[in-house]
Amino acid sequence: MIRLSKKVEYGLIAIRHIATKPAGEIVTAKEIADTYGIPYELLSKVLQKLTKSGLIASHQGMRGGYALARPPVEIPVSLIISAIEGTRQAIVQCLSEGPQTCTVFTVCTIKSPLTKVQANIERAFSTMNLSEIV
Amino acid sequence: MIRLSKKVEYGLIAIRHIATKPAGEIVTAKEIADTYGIPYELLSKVLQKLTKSGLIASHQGMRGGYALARPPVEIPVSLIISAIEGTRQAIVQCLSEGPQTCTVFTVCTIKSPLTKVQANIERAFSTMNLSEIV
DNA sequence: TTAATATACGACCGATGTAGTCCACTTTCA
DNA sequence: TGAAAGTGGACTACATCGGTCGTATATTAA
Repeated sequence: MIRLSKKVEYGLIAIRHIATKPAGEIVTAKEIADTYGIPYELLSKVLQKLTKSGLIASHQGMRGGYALARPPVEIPVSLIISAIEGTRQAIVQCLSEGPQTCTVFTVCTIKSPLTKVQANIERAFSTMNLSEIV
Repeated sequence: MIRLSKKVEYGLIAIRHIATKPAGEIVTAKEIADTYGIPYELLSKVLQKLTKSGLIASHQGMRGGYALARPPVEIPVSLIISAIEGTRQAIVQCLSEGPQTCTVFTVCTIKSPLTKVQANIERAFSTMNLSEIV
């Protein structure tokens, strides 16, 4: 019906893994990849995106790795998702991209009802934070 | 973040269009396609799927077309979506396809929290029926 | 200072899914 | 009987996804 990407799935698993460690402890991408059998390079990219959006902090070089950049309570699941999947914010094109790309925008009759559904889904993701999935 | 396909979008527009007509009135795919600028052949396929799942009834031959097969109140949006997108019922693979295809199934730590989100989304779609989007 | 270990990042590939098109067929009614 | 309608399979173009590869850069321990 509606699906989160593997990247998001890996991202959630990874950031949850980091969150289970004592605060400040650094975890390597390799450790996470090995633990869950996730392709290392792919996971790295995901972690880099999470880093860029400030959810986790990276430490380069030997004995480097990743740690949370804020307490778990301040990391809503919605942020994790949007950090990884930049675009695709809405369940239908018109809600996120508007008349430029949606071919039926002006005559579309389902925008307003879907806005409600959209809000519902967003609430589902934004009210749940990292501390609740640890 | 999460997106419905164009087919679903067209299906919602179409079935809503049918629902606005007096009960029992027959609407052709062409009329719908022309009204909303939707590719005719694509819309046809979508309507065929809605027919097969018993949400609308088709009438072949000249002066044929489509009409609702039940009152709008008995057509939840969730049924429209699953009729068109048969597969992909869950936000993550493991929730719909299980250990056969999910590579991290046994070690995945996010299944149970996501089940809650999943239920939330399903409720959003299943509690809204066609009569509410007309 | 150097080797090892780690992240950063762009290029690339194959599989899959999506949107759309084309065409032949069947059904029905005027 | 012919026009108008749905049925349905094959096909294409394109985007996205999942994954891989190679290289550069940063850090630290020896």
